Amino acid sequence: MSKAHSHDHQAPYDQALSTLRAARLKITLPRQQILRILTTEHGPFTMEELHQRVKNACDLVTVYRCLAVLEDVGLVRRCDFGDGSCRYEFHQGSHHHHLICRRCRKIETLDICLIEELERDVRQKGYEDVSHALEFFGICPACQKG
Amino acid sequence: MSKAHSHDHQAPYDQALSTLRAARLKITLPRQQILRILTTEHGPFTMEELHQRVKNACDLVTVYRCLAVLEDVGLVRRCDFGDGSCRYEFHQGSHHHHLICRRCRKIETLDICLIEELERDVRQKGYEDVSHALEFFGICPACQKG
DNA sequence: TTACGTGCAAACAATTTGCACAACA
DNA sequence: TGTTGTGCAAATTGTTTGCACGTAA
Repeated sequence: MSKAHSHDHQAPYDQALSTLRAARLKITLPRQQILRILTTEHGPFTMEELHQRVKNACDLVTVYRCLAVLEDVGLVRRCDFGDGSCRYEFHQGSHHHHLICRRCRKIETLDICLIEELERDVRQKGYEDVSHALEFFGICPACQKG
Repeated sequence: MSKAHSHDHQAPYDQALSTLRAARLKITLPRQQILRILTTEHGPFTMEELHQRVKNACDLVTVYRCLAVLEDVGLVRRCDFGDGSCRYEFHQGSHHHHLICRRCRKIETLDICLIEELERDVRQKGYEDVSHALEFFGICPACQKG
C-alpha cells in the first residue's frame, strides 16, 4: 500500500509484459530491463542512453531491435527532435509534446494539445490513420544566464 | 507583364541574391542553381534530391555546405520528418506546415497554424527564441487504394 | 590578389543486416 | 525441442571534416 502510492510504476510494467505475451513475443532479460527503465524514468531516451542505463548488459544492437519491437506493438513512442538521433519514451495513452532547449537539450513535457481540430481538417482531405508531431524549441532560463 | 503574372519566381530569387551580398557571401554557381530550384519548385527537398536536380553540376558536399549557409542567413528552412534525412525549402516569411503520406512520402503544404497561443505559454515558462515544429502524417487517398 | 568556396577523399555517427550461437516457451 | 532473440562483425546511409586547388569580388 505504501510503496505503490507515490508512483505506481509496477502496473504499467506488468501491463507491458502482458502486451508482449499477447503478441507472442518472448519476455527476455533485455526487454525486461528496457521496459523497467522506460516505465520508471520518463525519458525520452536515445539508444545510447538506454544502452548505458542497462549498464551494457546487452549489446547496443539489441537495444535497437528491442525498441523496434516495442514500437511495433505500440508500447513505445519515437520522438525525433532533429538532432541526429531519435528518442524513445513509454507510450501510455497520454498524448503530449515536448519543450526542448536548443542549447542544453533539456527536455520538458507539455500536457497541452489543441490540435485535434486541425487533424480533422487533414482527415477531410482524405487522409487515413492521421497523426501529428508537435515540438517546441527555445533557450531555457538556465542557458540564458550562462 | 505576362510572364511575371502567374508565379513571380524571379523576385524571391533576386532578393535571395541580395541577402547573400548583404552578408558578404559570394554568388557562386552552385548557390545560384540551388536558389533557382528552391525558389521555383516548392519542395522541401533532401540533399540528394537537390544534388540530382543540379544534375551533379557540383559535388554533394557542396550542396550540404550551401544549404548550411543558406539556412544560416535565413533563406532556407530545415524540415525533419523523422525518416533518416532532413529536407530544405525556401523560407519566405510564410509560416506553414506539412502533410506527409506515411506510405508514398508525398508532401503537401498546409497553410493553417493556430499554435501561437501555445508558444505564448512556452514563453511564460521563461524560454526565449521560441519556435515549433508541427507535422501531420497519414495515408493519402491514392495509397489507400493501392 | 586575397579571402572565400569547391572537389575529392576520408572520417564520423546513427542505424541496419548476416550469421552462428543462446535462451525463452 | 523449436522457434525467437542475441552478440559480434561488418555493411549502409546521412553528414561532416581536412586539405589542396579554384574562383568571385
